[in-house]
Amino acid sequence: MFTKACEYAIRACVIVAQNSLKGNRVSLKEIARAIDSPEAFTAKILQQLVKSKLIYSVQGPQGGFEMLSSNLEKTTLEHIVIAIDGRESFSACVLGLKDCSEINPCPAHKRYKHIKNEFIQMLKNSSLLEMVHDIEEGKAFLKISS
Amino acid sequence: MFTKACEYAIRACVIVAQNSLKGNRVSLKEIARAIDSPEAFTAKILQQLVKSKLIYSVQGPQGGFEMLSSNLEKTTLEHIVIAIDGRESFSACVLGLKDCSEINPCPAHKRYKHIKNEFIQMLKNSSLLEMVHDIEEGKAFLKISS
DNA sequence: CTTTAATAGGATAAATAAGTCCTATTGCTA
DNA sequence: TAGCAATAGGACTTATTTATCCTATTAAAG
Repeated sequence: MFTKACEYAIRACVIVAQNSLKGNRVSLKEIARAIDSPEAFTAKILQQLVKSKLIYSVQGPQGGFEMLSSNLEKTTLEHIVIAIDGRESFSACVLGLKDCSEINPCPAHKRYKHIKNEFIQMLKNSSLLEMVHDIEEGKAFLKISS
Repeated sequence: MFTKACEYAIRACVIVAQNSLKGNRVSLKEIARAIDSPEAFTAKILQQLVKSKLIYSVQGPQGGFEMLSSNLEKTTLEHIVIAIDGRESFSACVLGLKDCSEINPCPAHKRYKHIKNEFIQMLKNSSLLEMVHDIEEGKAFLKISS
């Protein structure tokens, strides 16, 4: 589905969002610990997210990552996935055919079409704000609940 | 979604199924040409499909691959995907969390759940027979329609 | 029974994804 | 303004996936 990098990216964004909502900036170290990911690799992914302007970074002591609270609602899974895996990752033909389309459908096309559409809608509709709310309310978790 | 190997596997199965329905055995060369895949790599994948008993092979001159016509309806995308990519490939957490579950859901869980279920149902319900029929009726294609 | 056309399978290579390491840069703080 | 705590970024390593090559095995057909 998603690459490992993208999974980490989504999880990292949730942590940054959650902290930004509380007015806190989070460091790479804190993020990596919170989402249980390798620090150096996570650093690369955060760089990409910064370049894509989904989050921003502050260097130096007391630095770290944050996002504007006003962006929590606008930023969705779709934005993150496009930034890391690219748009093709979820719009491509399920059988890998270059020229699969409505006119030239692959044998799985008609069966997969509505699922792909729902998936894309899910990505568009899942904002960081909602996901953070779910975590705050104990309805979702990024690690073992404890 | 699927690995390249799995995409080739599905496409290869469709070709084998289509020919078996007509009482023809198909060679590796024919399959690779029909699905536009690298021959040697496709050979490996066909070996896996044979080991999984989704198709069977005959060595020697006039040899090749085929399946029992009676299996066309039973054999679904699910069987092929499990044989090549494994069951986890479509049952795992979308955010890559080891312990994501109903009780300990990830922030995307509830949004993704019904899509995953539909996807799994689609895999279960898509038989080779139906896909071959679609091709025979000109409703689906594995290559550019021409 | 030899030749030959096919698949089986092991070893290897190439490409990509995942992950690490080290140095540069930035900017706060004493 | 020196020191330090943080991110930025380039170079590298490792793991996995994708792909190729070569030899063995099988079985039909002359």
